[in-house]
Amino acid sequence: MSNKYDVTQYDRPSVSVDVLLFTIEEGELKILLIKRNEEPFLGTWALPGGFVRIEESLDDAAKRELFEESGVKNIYLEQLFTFGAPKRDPRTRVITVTYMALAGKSEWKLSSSGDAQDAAFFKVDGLPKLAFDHAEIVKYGLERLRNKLGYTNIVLGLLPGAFTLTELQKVYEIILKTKIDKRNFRKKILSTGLISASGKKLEGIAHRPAMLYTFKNKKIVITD
Amino acid sequence: MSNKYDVTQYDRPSVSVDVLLFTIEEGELKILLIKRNEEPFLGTWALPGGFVRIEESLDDAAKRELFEESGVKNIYLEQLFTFGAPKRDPRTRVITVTYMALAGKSEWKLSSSGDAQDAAFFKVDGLPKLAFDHAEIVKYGLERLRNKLGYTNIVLGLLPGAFTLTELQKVYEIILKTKIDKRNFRKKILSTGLISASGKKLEGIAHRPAMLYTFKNKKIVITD
DNA sequence: TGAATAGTGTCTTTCAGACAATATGCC
DNA sequence: GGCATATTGTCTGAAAGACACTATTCA
Repeated sequence: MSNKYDVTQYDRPSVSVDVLLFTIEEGELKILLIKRNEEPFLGTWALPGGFVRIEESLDDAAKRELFEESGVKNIYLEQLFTFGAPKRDPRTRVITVTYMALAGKSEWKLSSSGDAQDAAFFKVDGLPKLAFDHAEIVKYGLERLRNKLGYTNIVLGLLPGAFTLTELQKVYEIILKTKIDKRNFRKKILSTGLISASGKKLEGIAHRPAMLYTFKNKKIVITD
Repeated sequence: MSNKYDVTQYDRPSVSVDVLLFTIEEGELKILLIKRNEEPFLGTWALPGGFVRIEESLDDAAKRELFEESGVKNIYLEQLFTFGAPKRDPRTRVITVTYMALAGKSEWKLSSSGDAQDAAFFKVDGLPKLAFDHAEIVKYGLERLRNKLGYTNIVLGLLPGAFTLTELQKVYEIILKTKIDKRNFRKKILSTGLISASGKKLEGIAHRPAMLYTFKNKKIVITD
């Protein structure tokens, strides 16, 4: 802290949180967007978010905003980066702390919010024009997600409790936008020891049923 | 952004930046600390930092504070993480955006600041008690530095323009706290293509002089 | 020629990546 | 049996890690 600074002397910026909620739906990586119903950027799609209250932590603010706007609770949440260019919000100085959240398919149902606001999931490829610097935030978050896929078990945030190896592989392929060799993928993923066979198999399908696996660790292990 | 929020309605937090300036001196990894000369934590060592001005970007604030408190300019600077626990500052709500900076030995001279404040470099092992949550910030930054050493050329921020392979290896050993095999290290570092022999050698030493190397890329390449 | 540090090569193991045939369950 | 997907192993090349001797400069 600088020495001669009087906390009350200067204008203070506003601080917001914005959340990138990733999910996989219809074989696509998608994020949640909210259509703004006020200025600035009225009618433009934006990341869910809002101002940090004076008595709540940043993580709590992100959780609260996410819940208010999507009904999602208790999901993986990770701070990404803080964006603070002076003119990023035309109203006033707003510094935003961004977060990445991951949701499995069943964990959200939209319109649980009291507001009748528009909210929808969009494929990360082909997003509409976004408000503020949110496009930059999405780009940053995507990169982080792709990187973390390689050295963490972060993918568990996007999967149900039990899943087949083919489903797991598809998630990797969708996020990384690559084809992966099935044998090499299985060899590698099983050698990490992060998942284990549940002994149960898929049922009610017209072909050979796949083994269901679960993550040994129910929590995402942070190594970054 | 939430819909019904009036920007002026709630109290705003203060936003500060705190900077972790790493350097290597006397074979040790050290960071810059400033002794606080005001409350709270009067007389306690703390990271250099201060409040973000309403018209400056976060990066600019970090650069400014670093320069004011250490005289260091034009060095590598990277945003780390934003800490915002409600009670982390006993005065008022202060959210701090933290940065990591790297300086080679010759890039700083202390006491360039007008203030006659105490400032000194401390070994990262065996730091004094730190103000606020700065110990946590140091821990986080150290981890980031160690991780980045493995997959970036970040180490160039800590070295002079020309250096021997032994010096380079020592920096890795100091930061990672491990012994590295000399042959394997050279093989690996040369195979990355990041450095090249300058053709010059050390002079004025009483034994075989070492080749001096330089980084091909003068900028630290960010891949994270 | 002795002291001090620089510089160099081989072998082994591990991991990533290319590649195709067989197994199972249901209709 | 036919269909649809699940499951499995080998080979090759690259990189990591263990390991020890020779080379150069100056005093």
